[in-house]
Amino acid sequence: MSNRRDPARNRERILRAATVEFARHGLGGARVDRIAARAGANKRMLYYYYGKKENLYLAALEAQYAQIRSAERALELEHLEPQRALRRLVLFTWSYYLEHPEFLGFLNSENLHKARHLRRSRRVREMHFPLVETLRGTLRRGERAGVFRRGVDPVQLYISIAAEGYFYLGNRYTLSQIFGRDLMAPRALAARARHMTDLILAALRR
Amino acid sequence: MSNRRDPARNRERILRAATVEFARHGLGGARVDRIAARAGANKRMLYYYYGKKENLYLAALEAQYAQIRSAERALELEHLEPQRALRRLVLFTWSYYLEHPEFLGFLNSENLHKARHLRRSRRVREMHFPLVETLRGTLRRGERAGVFRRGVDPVQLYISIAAEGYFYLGNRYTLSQIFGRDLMAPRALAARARHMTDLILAALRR
Amino acid sequence: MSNRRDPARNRERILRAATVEFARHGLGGARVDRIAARAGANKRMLYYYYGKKENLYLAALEAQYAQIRSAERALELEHLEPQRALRRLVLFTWSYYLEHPEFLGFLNSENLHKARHLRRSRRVREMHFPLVETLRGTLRRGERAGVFRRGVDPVQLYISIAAEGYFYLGNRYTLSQIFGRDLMAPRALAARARHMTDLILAALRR
Amino acid sequence: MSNRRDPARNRERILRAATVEFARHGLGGARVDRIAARAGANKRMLYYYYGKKENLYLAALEAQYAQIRSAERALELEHLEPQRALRRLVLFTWSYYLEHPEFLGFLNSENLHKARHLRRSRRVREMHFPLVETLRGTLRRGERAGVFRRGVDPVQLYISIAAEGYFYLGNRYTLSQIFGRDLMAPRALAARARHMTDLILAALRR
DNA sequence: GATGAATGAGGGTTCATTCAT
DNA sequence: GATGAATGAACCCTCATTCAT
Repeated sequence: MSNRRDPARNRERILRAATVEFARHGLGGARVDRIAARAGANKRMLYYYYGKKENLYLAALEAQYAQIRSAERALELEHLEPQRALRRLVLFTWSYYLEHPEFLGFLNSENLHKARHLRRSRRVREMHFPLVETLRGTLRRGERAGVFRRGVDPVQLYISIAAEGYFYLGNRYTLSQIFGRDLMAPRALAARARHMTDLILAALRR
Repeated sequence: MSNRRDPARNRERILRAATVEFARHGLGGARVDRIAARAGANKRMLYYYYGKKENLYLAALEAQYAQIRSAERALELEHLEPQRALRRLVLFTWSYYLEHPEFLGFLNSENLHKARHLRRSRRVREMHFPLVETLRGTLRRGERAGVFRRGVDPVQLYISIAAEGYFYLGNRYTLSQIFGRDLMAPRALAARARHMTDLILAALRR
Repeated sequence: MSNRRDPARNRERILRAATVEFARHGLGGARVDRIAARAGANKRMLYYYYGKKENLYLAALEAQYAQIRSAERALELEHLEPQRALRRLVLFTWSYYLEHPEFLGFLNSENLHKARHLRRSRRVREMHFPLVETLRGTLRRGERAGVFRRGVDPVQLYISIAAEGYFYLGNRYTLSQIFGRDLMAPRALAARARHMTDLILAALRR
Repeated sequence: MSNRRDPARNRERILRAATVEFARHGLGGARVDRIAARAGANKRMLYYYYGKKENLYLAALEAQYAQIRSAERALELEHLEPQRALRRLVLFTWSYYLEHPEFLGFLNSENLHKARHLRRSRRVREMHFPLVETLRGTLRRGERAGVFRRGVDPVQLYISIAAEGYFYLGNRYTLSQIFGRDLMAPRALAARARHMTDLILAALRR
């Protein structure tokens, strides 16, 4: 009946509720009461498990990064032919942002705070080595195969891939408003996916 | 001695102070006291001129859009040869974001609120017709001149141009952290400018 | 009708209400709500005037010291014959403690906090020079007149004078309990006053 | 390994931890969590053994009185020559306060609460008969021997003896601050001990 | 006897906004 | 137009205490 039985599950529910709240309202705008209500927990429990709002925020933020990086690794880009690998990464990133809008919210919030919290996290830094290395490897394979031009920086490339999806989706409200279009209509989304892949692959072509 | 003399100037100072504050902390995180302090005005004056915090926010937001669009028009892209025009727009957008970080802050904040305020503003929508039309014209000229491929949507293109700069700069704190690089070092900035123009122009090439 | 008119008076009422509350319950035990209620003020005003609970506490503490030292100076011990001066100081100190139990409460509280707040106050240190000097002068005059023995340290003496009254009154509850006497009965108070003056004067006698 | 073995010992450890905490922070300022942590016990155990915070406080308070009275009895003042006995009591009291600052803390705390807890304790009242009787006897012996003056009330005297040490040590933080002296320096302590014994014995002299 | 998890009642503090002058 | 003073509603967090095992 009550939540007294499964601590790990309660802890997890709090984290999930917090993720939604922080993504939606940012760190400052998030309300501890709402998190508790959504988690079906007593407000006091947030403090029992996480000590304070900011710690809970950091825990949620780390989990966000862990999730996307984990899903990315599952793509196994190393085993794909270079151009296919890139296309796949572009489309994966796009889909991930589309299906996990919370992630975008966290990035915004954390940058508003100049990454003050991320800086405290070792875990997150370590998560990103493999991503860069995989991308670097893919580019090199493409160069050797003669399909990619030389000298592309994997970090710059990844930032571009992320940027194309992130900006479109994260700013969809203002963009829809100023351009007078519904950017989230299925057709619009499909068009964006095509535009992005074309753009990235064209840019890599030799 | 005091601020009792020039009402229009006081109004303006309040708006400028508000701009800094909102860009830095978002709508929710902005503090009316800090705005007043920075403006050297009595807090009561904000209410005298703007009624409430949200109105002041909207006024600042509109001014932000007005400024960038106005600077853009001054580029007179219509009078430039298509490829030069595009390169110029890319670099302008990049420089503008670099020199006006407040603008990025406002976009984030306003999207957090699902463009709730922007929706109330007619002015802003009207500002963007010319931008799209100019870009559409430039693309058409390029197509006719045989230097651009066909079928590029000016809105998609503009979103990409903005995205490349916005994401890099707006997320510089988290990106610097996860990739372990100082993205704001002069060299890094120069490299990004090159990367962006290469990418956009390569994508347009026929 | 309301408190909107006289700021200085409101500020003062808050301070007085705070004094009672802090003396009665200590810094930690004092309740901001109770202070506001007693002052007939909005709770918010405490923060408007004093910033935070601790500042209000320090303000009240400083005022306590200022009051007793000021009343002490009014005794004009310098103009009295040495033995009379001492007797007068003993009785004044006793009466002051008796009539201002808040002062005792503050001393306890502040020592519980190891004088953390007092340390921040310059004013208080400066207040005590004259006290010591006056006492030193009186002792010297008594030595010269041949009625006091030599070598009495004015600080040690003052501590003894204060101690005799402070301990009796400050610990009256526990002392009454363990000794099974009502220490606050008029007769008991009179007896204590006599005991104290006898003790101090006997100790000074040559 | 764990605390599961010796119940009596656990109970004792809790009491000792509570003593430190209450002495340091008072009843209201004491934290149940800190007591548990210091005792190396589960917080629930405090409630198992003592029911509630206040009971634990009373238990610690009673133990404090029991300890000092017990040490006092061990002095066997009855067997000493009157003046020596008094000197010994003065010095013992001083040393005891010096070595057991917790005792002072408890007195403060309990008086802040107007001896509300002590009143519930029969044990404590009974402990103090012998003390007064011993002192009364010593005074009488001194009178008969012609070394003490007549009419000294043993309770008044004991209060003075305690006062001289208690005030100096219990208020050492504020006193050091206002007088600009380190009252705890070895020299200062020695001087105080001398001052106190001189003062008490001079006051008794016939 | 012993433990981790859970709870409800405040407590200090902050904030946008309005009043009286 | 301009100002200092005043307000009520929340918000984060803490604490003693109890539950379920």
